[in-house]
Amino acid sequence: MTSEPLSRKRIVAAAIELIEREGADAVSMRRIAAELGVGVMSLYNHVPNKDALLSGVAESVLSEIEFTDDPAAHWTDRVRIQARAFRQIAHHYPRSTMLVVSRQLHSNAGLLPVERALATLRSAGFDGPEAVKMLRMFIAFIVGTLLREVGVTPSFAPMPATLRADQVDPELFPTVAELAPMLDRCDPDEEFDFGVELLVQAISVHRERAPGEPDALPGSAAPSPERLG
Amino acid sequence: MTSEPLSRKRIVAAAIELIEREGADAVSMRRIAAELGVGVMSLYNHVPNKDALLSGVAESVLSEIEFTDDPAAHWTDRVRIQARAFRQIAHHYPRSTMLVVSRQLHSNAGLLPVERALATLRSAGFDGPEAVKMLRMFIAFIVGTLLREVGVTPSFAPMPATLRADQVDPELFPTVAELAPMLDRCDPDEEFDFGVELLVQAISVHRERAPGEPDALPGSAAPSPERLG
DNA sequence: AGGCTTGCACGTACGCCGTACGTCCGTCAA
DNA sequence: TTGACGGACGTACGGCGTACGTGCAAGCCT
Repeated sequence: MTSEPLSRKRIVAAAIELIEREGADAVSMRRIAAELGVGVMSLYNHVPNKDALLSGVAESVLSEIEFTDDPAAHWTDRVRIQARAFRQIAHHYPRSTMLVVSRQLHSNAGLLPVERALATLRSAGFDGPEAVKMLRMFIAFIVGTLLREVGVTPSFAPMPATLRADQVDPELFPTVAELAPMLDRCDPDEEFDFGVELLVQAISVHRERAPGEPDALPGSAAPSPERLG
Repeated sequence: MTSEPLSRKRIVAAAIELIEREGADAVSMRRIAAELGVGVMSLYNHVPNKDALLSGVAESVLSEIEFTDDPAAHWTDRVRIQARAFRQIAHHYPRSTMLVVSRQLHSNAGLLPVERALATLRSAGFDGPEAVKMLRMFIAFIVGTLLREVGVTPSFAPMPATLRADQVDPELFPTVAELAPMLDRCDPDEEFDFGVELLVQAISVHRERAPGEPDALPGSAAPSPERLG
């Protein structure tokens, strides 16, 4: 009747499909078992508990990131490509992304992106501590942006529904009222790219204050503001 | 016996205290009721359901942000102060922060921070769409950073426990292995400030490409890289 | 004073949940 | 043939959110 013999992989796949179809709240051991045409407790022969299953989901999604890194390319382009690769899976598994981003992984599954990113930053001339700081900046930006795109993240982000022209009091919040039309619609692709460019540029400028290898971003011999550091 | 008469405010307060003491997972209607020395269903006289209660928690935490905005100050300083004010409540309610940041608020409770931030950016000379984009950048960075600080957010962030010297394979992840000591310890205060400075600087540079009012950041007459935009 | 409305505290009950534990059965080695 | 073993499964327990009904006390109108 049931052709394939049940396995951790099949269970995780079913979980992902369920999450994408009905949302993370719909996930329960009973539901997944039903989806697989299987008794609930059979799952526990392949997965120690629900938490581990969700970690499996996160790992699985994370491992689908396609890294086509070209070490010969300019580091700014490599950063751009890596950032977009990361975002791409978030679009492929929008509802699972929340899970990926809000779980503390206890395996090496998520280390490959880190490895690639750090290697890229090192090749750009940053020393160890700098590369780590830059990476953290990028991760924070990407995580924050993806959370907003995926539909989580609250009103100061803000939600289209509430401030649609009416509702918001122009006396209390004049600027919000004025900019309401811009706040409730936006082009996610453009905003993401804009953010990446902003960060890349900021990093370029920062890098040149304490030069590593002479790998300058074309055209940016910018003196930097004193406030930095 | 019970002096005060039960109210939405008391319930929310109890929820916050419980979250901070035992974590968000410990929150249940029964648990909160017990904490208040009250029957479970009594809560429903003041709160429509659990979800609304959690929204109340988010609103309450958000409303405690202290904004001491000085419109006379330089806009870069105003941005710094607002960012730190936001982060301060995250430190005061670390476990509730996850909730604040991962919920879609459906009230105007979170609009005041937005108002202040947008007003600041407008005063710095940005037009509407630019101010909105900058705000979104800052929110993404702050949310992403706070999630990491609060202890959520996964291995590519990465978690101290797993890659402590051993565990990580130097063949597969040479850079990670090399930088492991820097990856598992960091100074959150310094990193946050660093990120804010990086963004402020990036925004300053961006602003000067399409000048608004002559409100230049002291010492930054930086030509900007062509790649931007 | 008597009766009525209203609001709040509370108990019970239902249908979910995660999972500990015991049972049953097909397969394969000896 | 027999024994062990691994995986599928059922039952059961404690906890969850909450719909619904009950009872009590305070405020109102005559």
